[in-house]
Amino acid sequence: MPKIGMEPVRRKALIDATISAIGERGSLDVTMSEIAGRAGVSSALAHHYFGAKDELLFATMRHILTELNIDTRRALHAAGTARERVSSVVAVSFSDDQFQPEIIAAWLAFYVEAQKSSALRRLLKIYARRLHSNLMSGLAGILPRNEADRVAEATAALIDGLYIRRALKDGVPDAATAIALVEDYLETKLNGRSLP
Amino acid sequence: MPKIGMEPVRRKALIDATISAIGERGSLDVTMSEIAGRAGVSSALAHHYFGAKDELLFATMRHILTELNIDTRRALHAAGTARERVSSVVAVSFSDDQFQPEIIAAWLAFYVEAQKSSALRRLLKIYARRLHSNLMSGLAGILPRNEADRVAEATAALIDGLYIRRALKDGVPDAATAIALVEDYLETKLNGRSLP
Amino acid sequence: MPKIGMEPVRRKALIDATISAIGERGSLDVTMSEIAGRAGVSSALAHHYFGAKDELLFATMRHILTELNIDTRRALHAAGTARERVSSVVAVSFSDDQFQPEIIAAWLAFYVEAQKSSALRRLLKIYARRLHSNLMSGLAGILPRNEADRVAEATAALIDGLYIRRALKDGVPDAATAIALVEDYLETKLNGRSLP
Amino acid sequence: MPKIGMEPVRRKALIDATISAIGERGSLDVTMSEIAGRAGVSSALAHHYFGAKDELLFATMRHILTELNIDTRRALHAAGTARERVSSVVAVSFSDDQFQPEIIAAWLAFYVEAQKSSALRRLLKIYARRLHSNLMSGLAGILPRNEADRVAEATAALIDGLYIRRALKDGVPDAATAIALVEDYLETKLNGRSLP
DNA sequence: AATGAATGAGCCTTCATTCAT
DNA sequence: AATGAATGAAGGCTCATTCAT
Repeated sequence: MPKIGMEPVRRKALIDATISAIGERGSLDVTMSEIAGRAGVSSALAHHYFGAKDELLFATMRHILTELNIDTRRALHAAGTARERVSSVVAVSFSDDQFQPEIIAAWLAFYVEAQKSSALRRLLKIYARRLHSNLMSGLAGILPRNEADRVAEATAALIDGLYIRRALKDGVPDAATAIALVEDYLETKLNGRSLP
Repeated sequence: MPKIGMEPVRRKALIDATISAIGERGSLDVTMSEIAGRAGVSSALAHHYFGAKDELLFATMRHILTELNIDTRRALHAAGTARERVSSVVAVSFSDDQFQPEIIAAWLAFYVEAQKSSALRRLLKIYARRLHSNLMSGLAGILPRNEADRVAEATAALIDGLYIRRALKDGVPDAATAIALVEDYLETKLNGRSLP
Repeated sequence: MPKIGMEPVRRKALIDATISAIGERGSLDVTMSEIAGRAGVSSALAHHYFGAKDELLFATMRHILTELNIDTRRALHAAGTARERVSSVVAVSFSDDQFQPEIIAAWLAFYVEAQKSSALRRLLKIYARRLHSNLMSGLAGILPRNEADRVAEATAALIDGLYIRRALKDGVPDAATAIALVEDYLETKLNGRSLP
Repeated sequence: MPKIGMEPVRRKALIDATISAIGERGSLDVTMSEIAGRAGVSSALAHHYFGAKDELLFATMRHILTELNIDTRRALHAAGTARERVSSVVAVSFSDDQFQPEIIAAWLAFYVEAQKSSALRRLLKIYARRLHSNLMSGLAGILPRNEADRVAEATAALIDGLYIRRALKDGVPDAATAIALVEDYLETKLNGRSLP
C-alpha cells in the first residue's frame, strides 16, 4: 500500500474521532491520546497535523459548522415558498445528521469553551449570524422587517434551547417533537400573514 | 474569641468563590486552589468541608438552583391571576440576580458537566421539572392541559435558549429584550384565551 | 517530627541537587525529576517551590554567584596591601569551593544557556562586572587607571579561560598551576610598579 | 539531469546549516528539522547522510576545527620570524572568519557538549594540543622550553577566555581589543628576550 | 537521491488529594 | 479550625529516529 497523500485522510479521521470522543465523554475534556487512539494513530501524529489540541478542537467545531451550513444551503435551495424556507432551516437543525447525541454534546461543550477561546467564540457568532440570516431569508418575505427580526431571534433561541434540553437526555423532546414545537410557534406567528 | 461555628461561613464563602471563579473563567476548569484563594482559605480547607471538588461543584449548583427557587416562590406568591403567574416565572429567570454573566456561565458549564456527572444531571432535571411545573401552575388555568404542556415546554426551551445565546456575549439580548421575546410568544399563544 | 518551615530546607536541597546533577551530566540537560530525586523529593515539589525549571536554574546560578561573592568579600577583607587584594581575588576563583568539577561544569553550562535567557545573561554580566571591579580595587592602587583597566580585563579573561580549559578535564591545570599562571602574568605586569 | 554526486553538497549544506542554527539559538538545542530546514532538505535526509544527530554535530565541530587549522597553517607559512609565528596564531584566532557570533556560540556549546560526549572531548583536546604546539612553534625560538610552555598555556587560556567573554555580547572586547590584550601580554613576556 | 508518514520515549507541568501538626 | 507540606497520576507536547516508497 502506498503511504502517500495521507494527510487529508488523517485529518478527517482525527476530526471524526474528536467528535465521537467529545460525544461520549460529553465534554472537551478528552485527551489527545484518546482521540488519536480512536483515529487509529499516535497522539504525536495528531500534533503533527494539527499543532495543538486547541487547533484540533477548533478544526472540529469548524467542521461541524461547515456540515450544518452545507445541509442548510441544500435545503434552502430545495425550498419553494418563503414559508418553506423557514421550515427547511428548522428541519435541518433537527435532522438526523445534526440532532444526534454526539453532535449535541459537542455543540454544548464548544459553547462553554467559547467563553475562554476567542477563536471559538468568533466561530459560534458566525453560526448565530448565519442562522439568523437563513431564517430571515424566509421570514422577510412574510413579515415586516421588524417583526421578522424578532421572530427570527426567538426561533433561533428556541432551537438552541431545545438542543440544550436534549443534552439532559432521556425523556426530553425527540427531533419530531422539537420540530413540532418550533413549527407551532411559527404557525402562530405567521398565521394568516403574508406580505402582499 | 474561639473560632467556632465557622463551618457555615466557610461553606458559603467557598460556594460564592466557586461561582465567581467559574463565572470569570467561563468554565468548570477552575482549580481548587483558585477557589480556595478567592474564599481566603487554603485548598485543604475546601477539601475538609466538601470532601472533593465534585461535591463542591455540586453544592454550588444546588445553591444556584435553591436561590432561583426561592425567588420564584416569592414571585409566584405575589402573583394574582394565572396569567401573572406565568409572567412572574419568566421575570425571575431574567431578573438581575439570575441573568448575570457569572451565573449564566456557571449554568452553561454545569449543563456540560452534567453529561458526565449523574448527580448533576439529576439536579438539572429537577430544575427542568420545577420550571415546567411552575409555568404550568399558571398556564393550566388558561389553556387545556395538552396545549398548556406544549407551551410550557416551548417557554422553557426559549428561556434556556436565550441564556445560551447570552453566553456569547456582546450584542445579544439583554434582560428586557429577552423578557419581551418570551412575553411576545406567550401573548400570541394565550391571546384571547382563558378557561371558562 | 514537625513538618513546618521546610521551605528553606527544600530550596537549599534542590539547589544543591541541581548543581550536582549539572556537574555530573555536564550540562543543563537534566530533568526536573532527576534533580528532585537527588534532593529526595518529588518533581512536583520542585515546581511547587520554584515554579518552573528555568527559575530553579536561575536560582542555582544566583546561588553560585552569591557564594563566590561572599568568599571574595571575605578574602578582600583579609588582604592588606593593594597587591594582596589582587592576589586574593585570583585565589578565591581557584579555591577548593569554586574550582571543582561540578561548579566548573555548571559555570560553563550557564554561559551557554545565557545565550538564550536574558535573565541569566544579566546575572553573568553582573559577575563579570564584579570580578572586574574587585580586581580594580587592588590594581588601581598600583597602576594608572588605563593600564589597570587593561590588566583587569586580561586577568578576568585568563581566569575564565582557565576554567573553560579545566572543563576538558584530565591533564589540564589544577588549581595551583592555574594560580601560578595568573600570578606570573600579574607579576610581569606589576613588577617594580607601584603608585607613589 | 540525474541528481548524482549530491552527497558532498548536502553534507556541506547541512554542516553550514548546523553552524548557523547553533549560532542563532546559541546552543546545541536545535532540532534536526530546524537544521534540515535551513539546508533545504528533509530531516530524514540529514539522518541518511549522518546517521544521527550526534554525528552531525561531531562533523560540524570537526569542520570548524579543520577550517581553523587551515587558516592557521596558512598564516604560519607566511610568518617570517619566530615572534611573527606567535602573533599569526593569535591573529587567526580573532580573524573575521573565526571570531564571529555564530562560531563563538558554537564553540562554547561544543565545550559543554564535550562533557557528555567523549568523541567531542577528544576533538577539543586535539584543538587544545594544536593551539599549544602552534604557539610553541614560535615561542620555542624565543624562550627556554619551560618558560615557553607556560607562556603558551597562558596565551591559550587567554584566547579561550576572551572567546567566552565575547559570548556575553555587548560591550565586550572586539577582535582588535582582544588581539591587543594578548599581544600586550606577549610583549611583556617576550620583551628583550630572544634565544641566542 | 529524497521524503512524507509515523511513532516511542521522555519531559515539563498541573492539580486534586492526603496528612501531620 | 486550619494549613503547609508533599505527592501520584496524568496530559500536552517535542523530537530523534525509522521506514516504505
